[in-house]
Amino acid sequence: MPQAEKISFDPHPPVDPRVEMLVNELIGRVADKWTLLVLEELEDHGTCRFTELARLVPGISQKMLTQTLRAMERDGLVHRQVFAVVPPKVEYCLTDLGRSLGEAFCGVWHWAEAHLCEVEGARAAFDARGEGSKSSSVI
Amino acid sequence: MPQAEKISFDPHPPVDPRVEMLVNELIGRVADKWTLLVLEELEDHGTCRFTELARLVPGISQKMLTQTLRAMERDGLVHRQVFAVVPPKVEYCLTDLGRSLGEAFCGVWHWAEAHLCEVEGARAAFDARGEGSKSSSVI
DNA sequence: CGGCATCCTTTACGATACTG
DNA sequence: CAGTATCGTAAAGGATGCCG
Repeated sequence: MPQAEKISFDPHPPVDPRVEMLVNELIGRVADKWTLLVLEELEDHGTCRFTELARLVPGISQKMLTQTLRAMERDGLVHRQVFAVVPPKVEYCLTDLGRSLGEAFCGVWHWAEAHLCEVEGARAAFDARGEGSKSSSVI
Repeated sequence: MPQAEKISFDPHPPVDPRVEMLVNELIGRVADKWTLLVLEELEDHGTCRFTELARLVPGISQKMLTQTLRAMERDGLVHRQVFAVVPPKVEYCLTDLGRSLGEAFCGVWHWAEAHLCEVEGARAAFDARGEGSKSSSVI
């Protein structure tokens, strides 16, 4: 077991399959590549209307925005408030759960900051050789 | 600015676009849903052969496994060692970078463990109402 | 054994048009 | 304004077969 530092428990042998599934679902959801961006904007701007979010998140389509927000709402990450006014008005904001998820991803964020150069270097080195041919270390 | 707690620096206003791109790429990569599983198995078992991994990761196809391992190798997350023997033999193991990425995802992992019930509850509540109709809190 | 190439099915996604 | 519905394209992914 390579790592045994100060973290209380590493879920390696005894891992609840429901947790594992949720982690993968979560990652998968966040990986639709829009969720994280929406989360960020809602973190930064607090409460936002639909069109506001569509404008804040660069290239998102309204279809994807709706889909993303629905999924996030279903998971309890965002709160959706509908005002029954004549021009429709819907506001979205993060729940506590949503904010805590954002914090949970800080580890990944910081990893990316810290190891950006290493990853770029590894990619350059990989691409430099014939990546389609006999790569890696051959013995 | 809604949050200003105890975290040293939140990359919100001054965020390197390369970092942001890497985070999304990273999430996107991990979200292919296989990377995390492969990472786990390599963490648990150390060095593995190709077929071994294919057996360890439940429903993965060899195509996806190859693709996943190539991408991870390119990013410097795994080390690929080819033995030029008569029945071909290829061994994969995590690099330090790969192990550190696994640790970075511990935050998400722990979040999933801690908030599993909340998410399941939120989903049940969402599904209970007509999720296709007038949902959420209407004012 | 490890993997690449091909085919084929499924899915994701964007664009467009329409509704309350 | 904030969606829903339909369509068409594009990409992901599984199955199969061949090669080193």
